[in-house]
Amino acid sequence: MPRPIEFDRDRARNAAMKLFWRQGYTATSLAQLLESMKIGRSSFYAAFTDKRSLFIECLELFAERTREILEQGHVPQQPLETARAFFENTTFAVPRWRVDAGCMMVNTILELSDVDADLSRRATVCLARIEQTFVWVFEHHVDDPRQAASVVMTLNKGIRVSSRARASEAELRQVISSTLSLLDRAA
Amino acid sequence: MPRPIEFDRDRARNAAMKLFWRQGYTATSLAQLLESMKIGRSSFYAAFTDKRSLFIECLELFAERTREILEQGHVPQQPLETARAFFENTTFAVPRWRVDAGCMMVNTILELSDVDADLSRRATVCLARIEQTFVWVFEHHVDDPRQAASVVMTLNKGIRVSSRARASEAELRQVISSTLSLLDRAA
DNA sequence: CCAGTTATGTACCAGTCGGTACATAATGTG
DNA sequence: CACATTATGTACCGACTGGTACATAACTGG
Repeated sequence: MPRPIEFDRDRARNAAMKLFWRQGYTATSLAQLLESMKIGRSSFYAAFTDKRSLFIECLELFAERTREILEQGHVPQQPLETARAFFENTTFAVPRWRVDAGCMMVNTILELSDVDADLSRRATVCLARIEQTFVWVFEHHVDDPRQAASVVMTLNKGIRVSSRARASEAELRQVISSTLSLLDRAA
Repeated sequence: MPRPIEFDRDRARNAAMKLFWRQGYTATSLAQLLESMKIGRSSFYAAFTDKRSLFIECLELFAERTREILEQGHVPQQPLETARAFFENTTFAVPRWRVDAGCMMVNTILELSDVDADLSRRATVCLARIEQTFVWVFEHHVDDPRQAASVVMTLNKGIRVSSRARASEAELRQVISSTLSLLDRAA
C-alpha cells in the first residue's frame, strides 16, 4: 500500500476558492495558492491537475453553494420574500469579507470575458442556473416569471458590484430595500 | 530644436483604452499595448510614464466620455427618458464590441478590488460621479433623488454585467425595458 | 554644416509566471 | 525486513512580465 495523503482535499480546495473569489483568476498566483492551501507543488498538481482545472472546480463549488443559500431561504408562495432572504443571507448574515468579495461568478465574467472565453462562459452558465431557480420561485405568482427572474438577477448583479466597491452596510441595505419595494409595487 | 514627436498621443491613448477596457489591467501586457498603440517602448515610457499611469488616464477618459453620453442624452423634465436615452446610447447605438466590453469602471472595480485598492477606488469615484449626475437629473421630479439615482445605477451595473456575459441584444432590450417600466410605475 | 536637443529602436535586466522532472519519504503487503 | 506504490519536497525550466540603459536618428537654431 502507498503512502497516505497528508492533506484534506476539501479544505485545500476551499482555501483556493477564497483566494480565486477575492483576487480573480489571473491575479492569483500559484505561489499564493500553495501557501494558503498549505500543500506543496507536487501535491497540488497531483490532486488538482492545473491552476485552471482547480479554478473551474472552485467556480462550480461557489455556484452550488450560492444555489443552496437561495434554496434554503426559500419562502413558499412568497417570491419576493425569497429574494429578500437571499440578499439578506448573502450580504448581511455573512462576514464582511464575503460581501467585499462580491459574487465569484460575476467577478469571473467581467474579468475573463475577453481573455478566457471558456471560463467566462462557464460562469455565465452558473449564473443562468441561479436565474432559472428564480424563475421556478416566481412561477404561478406573477404573469411573466422569466421576466421577473431576469429583473431580480439584474438587481443582484448590480448589488454585487456595489458590494465589491466597498459600499457601506447602510448603503447596501438601502439599495436592497428600495429595489425590493420597487418590485413589490410592480407585482 | 529637438526631433519632433512622430505619433498622435490621443490616438495612442485611445487604442490603449480600448485594450484596457476589454481585457482589464492585469491581462493587458505592455507588448500588446505597444502593438496596438503603434509606438515603441521608449516613446511609451516617455509619453505615459507607466502602465499604471496610462491606465489611470484611460479610466478617467472613459468616465468623462460616459458622462458626456449621459449629459448629451438628457431630456429635461423627464428623468426616466434620460435614463432610457443613456441605456439606448450605450448599448444599442454603439458597435457590438463596446456592449461586450461592458463598463470599464465596473470592470475595474471587480477586477482590482482586492488586488489594487487604489485603482479600484478611483473607478468607484468615477462611478459615483455618474450617480451624482443622475441625482441631479432626478432632482425636483421625485421624492428622493438620491435613492432614485442609486436604483438606476444598480440597474446600470447589472446591465453592464449582462452585456459582458454576451447577452443577446433582445435580452438586453428586454431587461432594460422591464426595469425602466418598473421605475415608471413606482414614480 | 555643426551643435544641441529630444524622439525612437533595441538590447538587456531581474523577477515572476505556470509547469515538470526527479529524488526522497512514508506507508501496507509479502 | 525488503518491496511496490504513491505522496511530498525541491531544483529547475522556458516564457513572459514591466521597466531601464544607451546608442542612434531626426530635427532646428546658430
